[in-house]
Amino acid sequence: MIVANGVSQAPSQVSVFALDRSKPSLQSLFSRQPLEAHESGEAIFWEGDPATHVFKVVEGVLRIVRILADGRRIITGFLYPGDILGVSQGERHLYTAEAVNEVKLRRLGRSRFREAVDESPQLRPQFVAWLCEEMASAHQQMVLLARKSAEERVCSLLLTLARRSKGSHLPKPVIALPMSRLDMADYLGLTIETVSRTITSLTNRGVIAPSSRYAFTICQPAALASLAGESDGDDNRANGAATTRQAVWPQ
Amino acid sequence: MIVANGVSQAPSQVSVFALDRSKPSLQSLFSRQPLEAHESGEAIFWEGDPATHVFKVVEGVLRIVRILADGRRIITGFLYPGDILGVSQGERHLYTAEAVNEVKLRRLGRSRFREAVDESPQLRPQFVAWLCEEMASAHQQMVLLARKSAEERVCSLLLTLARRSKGSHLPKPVIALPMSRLDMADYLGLTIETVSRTITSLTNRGVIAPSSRYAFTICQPAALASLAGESDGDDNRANGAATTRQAVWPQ
DNA sequence: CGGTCGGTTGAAGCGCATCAATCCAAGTGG
DNA sequence: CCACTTGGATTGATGCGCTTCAACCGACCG
Repeated sequence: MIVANGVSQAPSQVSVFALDRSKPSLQSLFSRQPLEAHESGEAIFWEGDPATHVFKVVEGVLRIVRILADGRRIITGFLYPGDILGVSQGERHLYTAEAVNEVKLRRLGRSRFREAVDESPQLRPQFVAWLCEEMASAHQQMVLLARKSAEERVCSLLLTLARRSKGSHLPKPVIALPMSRLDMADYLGLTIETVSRTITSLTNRGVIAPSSRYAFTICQPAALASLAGESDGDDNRANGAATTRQAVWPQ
Repeated sequence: MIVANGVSQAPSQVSVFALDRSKPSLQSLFSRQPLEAHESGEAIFWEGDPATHVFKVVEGVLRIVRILADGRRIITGFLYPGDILGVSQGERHLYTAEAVNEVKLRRLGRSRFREAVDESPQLRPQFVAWLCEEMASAHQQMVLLARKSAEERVCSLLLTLARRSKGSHLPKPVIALPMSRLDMADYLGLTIETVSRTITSLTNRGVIAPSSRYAFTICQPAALASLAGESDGDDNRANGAATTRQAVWPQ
């Protein structure tokens, strides 16, 4: 949690900007806001609630949940520290946001957020870039849901989690699952049983090794990557130029 | 779109604005650009191509295609007249864009588009709003792909197409499918056979009636809506206030 | 301890995919 | 104008992957 602060100088008329004469970022917009905690399972807001605030995740993990009329549950995404939440356009939230873990976040009035971003030439491109990244990962998820097998889906998720925690540990990639099997299933469009079976299968084949129920060592990163079926993988430098434009397919 | 303006003040240095002293909109950015035509099936750009331009669809329909290494095909979305295309953040396009129909569009250099939007206080919120809508429909599609049955998927698509063409004809909703069965299948995460079977089943039950292979009359809009499994339907005024917190979706 | 909750494992069934044949409309060449 | 072709759509038969239902396990907790 790098919330450099110190503070003293009198706030300008746009008080949000008080802090960031140094390096304005989407993050710093929130740095003056009080930290609020939500315990595991708690909802930050519900689908249909008036969208009054924008949130920044400081610590913990959130899930974005949608529920169909008959109870089918879908998790459209997870949010990690540094992510921003609640920037939908309409009057109301289109989804429910719940704490997977114990979560700490800061909130900012939506219009204040908007204005602040809109008025800052530094922030605007950051914001657009962030939206585009969200869009890209949404597309990626559509690919997964539309055409990937159960095993590919699970491997893709593990790989994503591995990539996320990469940077910290280099040698033996150990990944920690923040979420339950049910969350994984609802994110991957599967059932808990299928997720469980797939994980044991991967374990039996030596691709991964469970440290605990919520932590795995990736024994064969390359295998995991190829099982994820993304034609890139742990390293996508390998194919770079070699890839032609269209995929070949025999069959 | 409430773009109150009027304005007269001399245009800035950015030439793109030459035309739109009246009411600047994302649309008008392109109005000076030449019209270019692409025939059915032709690619506008490929996944991996350098992202040099932004496009506006003037006429026809585009499909956004991604292909997995082994040939599995996914259509993550369709683009209709008025839609904008190619605003990804990275250096390269993340997907292929192909003409479903004969298509007419206008292009604009990416950096020029960016600058124009970034410099215009009227355009910025429009652009963000557009991105958010895209995001919302992507989420909607994830719900469909993750948890809906084949029949629900097909009905959802038909309903979306019906809503799109609504406004023109009021009494008997006749919808025209611009795309082939294969495109439908790859958009819905199904096979052509399943799509075909579902359509004949809906026909046999009198929910829809095919005018031709690419046009249907919706005989029972309410039934179609409920089969789409979205807890709202063709008319969501019916449940309007009755709806609890859940439900309600934009698109 | 008994109880509960999340996860695993097993057995049976179903929905959709797969394989394959046929159909239909539009286009082509004789 | 009519055989022939061609590509997409339909229809049928079969099989598989995942879901469903159900039992069991293991950890945590009162």
